[in-house]
Amino acid sequence: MTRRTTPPQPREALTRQRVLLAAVRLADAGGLETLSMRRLGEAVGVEAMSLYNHVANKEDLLDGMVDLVFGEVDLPAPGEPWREAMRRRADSMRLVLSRHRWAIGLMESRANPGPATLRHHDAVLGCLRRAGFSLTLTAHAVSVLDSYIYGFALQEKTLPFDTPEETAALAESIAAGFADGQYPYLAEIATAHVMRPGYSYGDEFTFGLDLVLDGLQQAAG
Amino acid sequence: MTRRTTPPQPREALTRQRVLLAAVRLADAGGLETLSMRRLGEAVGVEAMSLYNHVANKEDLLDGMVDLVFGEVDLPAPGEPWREAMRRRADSMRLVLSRHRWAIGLMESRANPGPATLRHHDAVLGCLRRAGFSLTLTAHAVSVLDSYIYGFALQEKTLPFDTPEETAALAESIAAGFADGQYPYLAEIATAHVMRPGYSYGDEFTFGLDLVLDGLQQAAG
DNA sequence: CCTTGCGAACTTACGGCGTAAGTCTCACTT
DNA sequence: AAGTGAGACTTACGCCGTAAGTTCGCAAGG
Repeated sequence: MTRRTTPPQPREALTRQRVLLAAVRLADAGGLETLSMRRLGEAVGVEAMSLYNHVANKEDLLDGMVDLVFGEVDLPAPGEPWREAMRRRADSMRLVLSRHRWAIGLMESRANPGPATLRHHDAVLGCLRRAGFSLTLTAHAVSVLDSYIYGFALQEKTLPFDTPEETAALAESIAAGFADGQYPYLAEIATAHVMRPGYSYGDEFTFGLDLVLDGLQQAAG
Repeated sequence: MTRRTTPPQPREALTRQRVLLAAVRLADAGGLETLSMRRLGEAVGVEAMSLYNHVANKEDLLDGMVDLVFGEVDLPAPGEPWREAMRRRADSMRLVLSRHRWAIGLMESRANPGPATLRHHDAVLGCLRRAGFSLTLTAHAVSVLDSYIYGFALQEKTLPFDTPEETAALAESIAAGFADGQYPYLAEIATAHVMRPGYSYGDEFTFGLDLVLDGLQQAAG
């Protein structure tokens, strides 16, 4: 009787995928700065150096994490009208980036895009091209949409509050610090706008996205 | 005869300002990751620990650097029409961010804004308010403009090439890697658009900025 | 059955990091 | 002349990424 090729072992075999998933989980929980090779090793039950059997170095690890995150973003559906598709993608991207705040400075700027990243960009380009956008307009559209989405996420990222109550409380303390009349417009917007009940910075996203989509529709003729 | 209060000493007195300027110079030259307290000390002729007489810690150092950079950005001129002012500010910001690429992920997200930062934001808000923008529209406008500007800078930051020739060369090698027909739209835009002579990603900035400004003008009625 | 090869884990070590804690020097005040 | 305090320096700690070398156990070849 031949031996099974992969007999069940006490410890689950470590794979690149398992390493990447654990790294994302760690970064989600404590931010990028808490993600070290030693801690990651501990999380998967291995010494730090063993991780190098699955990733080339920390840069490669980050590349893989980013590709994993790109894989979470909704792609345009086959027959979907471009405007709906771009809106869904934008909302999905924002949701994904809020789950993985550490990824925000990374996704646009990794030098080695993975397969999920390439598939994502190809799908977005394809959606616009099939909707009749010229090559030039497609490039413009992707640039302005991505700039807006990433930029908004970047600003949202480190607002040091999550609930409207916290927002209002902070705005109040800021406004109080400006009581001397320097920065009158900052004081005004803090007291009369941000401190309004129900204010949420996230709601600003819709305004800008509609503005951009309207502009593109206009340009597409 | 009384002694001069500050006799000329062999070494120039170290000040917070001198430390910050040196730090910015270091980061400009080699990126944020080359900026360490030891190297910064060396640059100003002092041991690392002596820097802590002028900055509270590295976070405080970064805060100060960001405020210095904000101080380089053009403010709206007193009587300037809002659209011109916002365009000038956007262009100026982009220029400043290209001088200080390391600042891009930092400017929007520091928790402790300095005086130049506050003055900048107050001036932008004031320009729009005086142009008749409602409080709500002003908040929308600032959000969409800043998102676009920072997002664009973020994407531009790590394009691994600076000249059109390099761009075209890279696009070509990428397109060659896609010869198998995966990612057809990426291949198309790389070969037929990016590789066109004279292409420069920076030129995309104008399109999106005009689109956003047009949309705001519309909304302002 | 034994050997051998090999991949995946482990161990050790190095140079660099931010910074806590303590010390020395010296110009200025009193 | 003595005292003070700021600004420099020294030492040390616990992290970090990773180069280099070692151990171990399975699987295939003789």
